[in-house]
Amino acid sequence: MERVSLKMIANELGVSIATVSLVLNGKNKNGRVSQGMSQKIIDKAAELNYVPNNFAKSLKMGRSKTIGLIVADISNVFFGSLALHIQICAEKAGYTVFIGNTNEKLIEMEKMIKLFKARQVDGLIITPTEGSEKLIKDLLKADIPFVLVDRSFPELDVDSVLINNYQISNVSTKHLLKKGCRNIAFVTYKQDQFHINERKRGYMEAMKEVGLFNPENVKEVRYGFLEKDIRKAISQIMKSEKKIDGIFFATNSISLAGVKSLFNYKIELQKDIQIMCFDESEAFYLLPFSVPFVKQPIEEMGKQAVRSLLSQVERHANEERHVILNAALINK
Amino acid sequence: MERVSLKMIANELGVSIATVSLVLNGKNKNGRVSQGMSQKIIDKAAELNYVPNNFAKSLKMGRSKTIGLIVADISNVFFGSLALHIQICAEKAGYTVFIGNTNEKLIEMEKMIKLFKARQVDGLIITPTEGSEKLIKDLLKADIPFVLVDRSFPELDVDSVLINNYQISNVSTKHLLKKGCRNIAFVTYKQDQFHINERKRGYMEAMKEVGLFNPENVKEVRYGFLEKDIRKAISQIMKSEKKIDGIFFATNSISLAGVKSLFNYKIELQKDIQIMCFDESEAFYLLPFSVPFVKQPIEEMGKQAVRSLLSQVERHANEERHVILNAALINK
DNA sequence: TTCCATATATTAAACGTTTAACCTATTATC
DNA sequence: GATAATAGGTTAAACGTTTAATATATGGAA
Repeated sequence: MERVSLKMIANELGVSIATVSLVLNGKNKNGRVSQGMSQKIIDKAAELNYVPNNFAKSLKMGRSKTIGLIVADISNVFFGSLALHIQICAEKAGYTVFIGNTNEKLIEMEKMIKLFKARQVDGLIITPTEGSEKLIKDLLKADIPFVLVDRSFPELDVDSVLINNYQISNVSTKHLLKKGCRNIAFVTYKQDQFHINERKRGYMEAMKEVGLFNPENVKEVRYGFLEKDIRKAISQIMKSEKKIDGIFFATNSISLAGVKSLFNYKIELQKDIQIMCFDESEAFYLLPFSVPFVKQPIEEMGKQAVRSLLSQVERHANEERHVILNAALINK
Repeated sequence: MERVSLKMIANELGVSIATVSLVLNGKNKNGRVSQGMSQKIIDKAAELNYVPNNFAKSLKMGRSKTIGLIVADISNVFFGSLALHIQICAEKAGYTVFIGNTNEKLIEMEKMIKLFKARQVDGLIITPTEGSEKLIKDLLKADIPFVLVDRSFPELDVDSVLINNYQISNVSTKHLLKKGCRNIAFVTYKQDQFHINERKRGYMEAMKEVGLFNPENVKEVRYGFLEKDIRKAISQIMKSEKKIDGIFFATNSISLAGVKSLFNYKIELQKDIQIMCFDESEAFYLLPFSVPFVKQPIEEMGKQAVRSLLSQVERHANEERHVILNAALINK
């Protein structure tokens, strides 16, 4: 079954390729093609089940109607949800999504950017890995439309869709304080990414404000050694001189590993120790007590990312370039 | 910054486009281009940072080096993991992955197939939705390389990567029996998909074998009304005339909702009632007791799917066309 | 009649590749 | 010295579009 081209339609109707192209692209505005012929072409295209050749189109037009999505790990629910909404949203606008994983590795991120550039995507949506400023700067120089999501680099002037990390962490910490906690630990990744640092800052400021901040209470774990480091961190927390009565986990993976690790101790969670998690997990619903957590507006993030990107790609009036969405503290 | 083409390289070196093309594609086998010129071309390409135009290439060659992945919902961990490994594997082979979600809807699946066909992907990896035989048949007719994964249609002769649903369910049920259960319920989706039916069959055969099968103990819930229907099913189970002492949940979503729902009753799980789940969930690790579950070899599934697809696309000797991988019963 | 507008289509170049077929100069063979 | 083989390229068509520029026929106005 041979592929149907404009040429075939043109031949069957005895007109030129150009005429067919004009009609099928709705570009016969000023009555360039007669009503009758227009209809004939449309009908014939339907009859032959014409599907445009996107390669030829893209080659000619220089636009591919594709976007590349680069996330850390698509098997992570957060990124999976983000990808879901981005795909749905992009499709509505006529764009198709390529997907790539970095596993939080700079070199993989670089590879993916290169790959997608070679694929001539019209734009990129990226959750940048730690230390990828240079890559992002290169992207800026290369004048490729892109938008960062979930994370960004404050010193770079790039389009981004983020949440109010500082504020929500601050509020969440205060929530623990309000519940009566006086000695709250903060468990985070050993890294240097703005969004994570902001979460820490939110916690620290809240603690300082009431004169209860203790640097000892900030525990850092390594991404590649999560389980092991968490065990150690929790152990330290449990042995703490001054009894810890609250723990704030800075990310979803840390939250899960942390809670899991806490089960090894005979304490009553949400009684002896209050916990606060970042991101939702279906796991929380299986626990015999309720876990307060920070819920990110993932669907909205995806939508805004696509919107922001397409406004660059299609040269709209450049909407808001730095979108900050509000996360919610869920406590039921 | 203008895009670098073969033409530019050719002009700079005063040779023809063809020569440059041959060299950069490693097709100057029989010494068609001299060593010296070859090197010059390679160097110049590097210097100008040449990136081939994939559209032109695909247009000419009729192959795009892309594959389309169609899953139900990329935010579901199972599909996310599958996608992760498929992407990694495909990339290694020089293919890039498009992603699409069906949300288990036939019409969305159709849309995605159409979309990816228009994108001229070289092949498709699909987890087909219920009732999509016709779409799959059309795909066969259209002679498009594809492979079904996770699910298939036994009456259609299509390439597929599945797990041993019947056998693992049979074994898992027997495991419950061995633990002393005598009246085991099976909770599944109200649908008609082969892989799910096979799970049911595995359970039924095991029960029949020991003369303990009771049709009343099979409960069906609707995909779109999971929470509600599960509550009802669990309620029925708890009210069962003859006390239920084991429950086998047929999918990961059902497992989670089921366990969650069970918490509303004052029974001791894994004591009063033994449970068995399909698919792993991080949530299980948060429970104070261990949950036995069926673990699917997702990475292997992804790898095999890509391998199988590419053997079609690249016309290798057609390896195994019906791959059945073994799931494992995890019980720690 | 001559000129102009209008309606309706066509022509042809261009996008950047790939590749079969062809060309030319040099060297080897008889 | 004639012929053939080889090395080292080049030419040109083709893939399927888009679109600016051009063509042609018809009818109306002057």
